[in-house]
Amino acid sequence: MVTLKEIARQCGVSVASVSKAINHMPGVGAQTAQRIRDTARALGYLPNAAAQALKTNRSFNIGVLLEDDDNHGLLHQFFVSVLDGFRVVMEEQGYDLMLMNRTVGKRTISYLEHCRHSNLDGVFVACIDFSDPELLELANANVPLVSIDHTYEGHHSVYSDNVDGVYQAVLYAHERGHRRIAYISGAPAGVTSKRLEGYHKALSELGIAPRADYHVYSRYRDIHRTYAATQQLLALKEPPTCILMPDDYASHGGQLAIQNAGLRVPQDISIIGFDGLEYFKFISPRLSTVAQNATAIGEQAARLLLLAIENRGKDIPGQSVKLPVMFIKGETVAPPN
Amino acid sequence: MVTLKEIARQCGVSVASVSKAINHMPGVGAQTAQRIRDTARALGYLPNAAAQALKTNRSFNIGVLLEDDDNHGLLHQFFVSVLDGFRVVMEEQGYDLMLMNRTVGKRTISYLEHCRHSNLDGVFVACIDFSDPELLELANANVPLVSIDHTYEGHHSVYSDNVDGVYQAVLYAHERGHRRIAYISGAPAGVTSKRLEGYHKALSELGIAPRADYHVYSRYRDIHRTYAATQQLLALKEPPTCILMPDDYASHGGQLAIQNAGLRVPQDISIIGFDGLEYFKFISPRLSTVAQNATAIGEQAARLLLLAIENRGKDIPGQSVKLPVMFIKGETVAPPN
DNA sequence: CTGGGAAACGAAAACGATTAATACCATAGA
DNA sequence: TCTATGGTATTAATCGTTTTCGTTTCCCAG
Repeated sequence: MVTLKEIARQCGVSVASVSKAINHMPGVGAQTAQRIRDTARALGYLPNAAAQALKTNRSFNIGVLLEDDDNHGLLHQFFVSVLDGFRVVMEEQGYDLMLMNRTVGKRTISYLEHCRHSNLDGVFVACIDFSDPELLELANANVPLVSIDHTYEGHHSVYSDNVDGVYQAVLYAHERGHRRIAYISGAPAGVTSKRLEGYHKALSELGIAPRADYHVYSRYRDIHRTYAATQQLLALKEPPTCILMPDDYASHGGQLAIQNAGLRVPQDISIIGFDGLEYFKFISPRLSTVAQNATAIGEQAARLLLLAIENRGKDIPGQSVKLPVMFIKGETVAPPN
Repeated sequence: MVTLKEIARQCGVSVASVSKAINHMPGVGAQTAQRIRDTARALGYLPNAAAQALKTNRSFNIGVLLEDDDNHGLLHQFFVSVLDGFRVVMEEQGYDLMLMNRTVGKRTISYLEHCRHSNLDGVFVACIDFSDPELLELANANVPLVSIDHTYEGHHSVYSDNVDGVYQAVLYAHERGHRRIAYISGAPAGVTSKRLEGYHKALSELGIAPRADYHVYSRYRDIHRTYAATQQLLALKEPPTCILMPDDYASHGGQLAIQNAGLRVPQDISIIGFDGLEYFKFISPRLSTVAQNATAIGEQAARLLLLAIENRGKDIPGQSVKLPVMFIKGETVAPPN
């Protein structure tokens, strides 16, 4: 392994000068610096990340917390897309992404411990139970952090405009003639309240009285629960003609329930998703849905995290960025019969 | 930050003893060791990963190379599932996963350089252009490495039984009455030859003469090219009655082409995918496909990589593990009309 | 020619851990 | 009583960088 010492030897200068030359720091003559850099390049010198991290307390590593209840955050397509956007920006700035776990040397540790252990420069939090005490601990430590769909006091965060998303969806359903519009929401946490707000806002503007029996809970990305919730709605004396699903993926459960009830989408029941997952563009009927700009969310999160890292220590107020959504008409909303 | 030195001070022993006690090494008395470990725990001591890595040349970090041509490996569902299986096993052993990129400190570097820079203990290679010179360079260095769907000389690898997968698919199509069975394969590299082998093996056993015009190339996961390839097949004077698609995702393109030709799946044309992506279970008609056991592949890869890390330096021959696939009947194969 | 100051360079101390070599000190055997 | 033995503990070197601070060199003004 080529080290500073080796370069120093070959150039007949001190290790200190080599370090300065390579990092373009003042304190070393221009031509000497050039000579040093040339031989460094010639020898294929690469700084040792561990040594640098040890000395500078900067690892250029970002921790990624991407888990859901089933510990399968990687399989959640929306968040993987977000992560991909995040990754691109971070990589441009020379950061590496680390999938955080809770095992270090075969012992289970907390997220915060992992952070300290690995000298992480920052943490990206998405698709997780935000009220996890370990996460709160992490957020209360002074680790630069950015989160999606949730704000931690004093940290940056990125959201889609959830209110507007559901609002637009309801408006569209109404425009197509629907009056009995139900909402199967995700668990009562995180973005759910915002989405519900959009739902009620639209109903109220349209002069439709909200019905308690038209709002039932499922879970995000939960096909089984959404299946059951849809059944419940269909069993009502006066069933809805249009159902807003928790998200695109969960809507598979809804569609299944509708099919199994002998009904068709959208002729008998209209449905609307949320997320705008790519593959839904290719299955027919194309899902009407509220598309989030996953890539943009990830990129924005990255920029915010870079900012937080930059200003580490200084007491910068956390900012929350809201990104627009786009309603996609699709083919699963038809006039009620 | 609490360090060994701090613990040593509090216990009135030397740093060396603390290190030994914490790592359960001989050379320190049982009761002293216990006392040291107790105060370490009390102080919330965590070893500094950078210092350890610097001293021991072991980072407990694994590099993950998950990219396709579009630099979007994370979005490839099959490989993300593989990665998830891989991750679970690795985490159990206390390893962290790092998404490898080619930017370090704003300068672009090669995979191998990144490896050295970050002291990676091993590398996981999947979903990538295996002939990339940088990858070859990496494989020729003595970095422990495991790959999916491709074998690098001297390294471990994991495959699905690709021959058998396509073989079974063709057999099933034949059993349902098909005789004109076409194959749209992925690019002529990697697993493609094995899959083609299965295709030809089945045809030959069934006494069906292979037709050159029934085998066309597309790309894996490429909806557009698969759309075009399907069109090409449908335009034949004697079009096939059943088409094997490069993979599940690409099959969307095939379905679209079939629809746009005014035909129906499976009444007019039968199709079969490859991969067994989860979400296809929920769209109707349910895709007939060859399911790979993604999780098992990832787990197996992890075990092999651990083995390679264990035996680093020793000249262990690379082993290649083949995992069984399962044909899923689905609903997209019907008797030809 | 000298004194002063800036620029170039080097020595050395960290960062936090691991580990070989060594010192210490009982106890046991001769 | 002296020496070997074995277990505990410490000393010190080291991993590869960064960074402070002191020293040297050199140039130019006085």
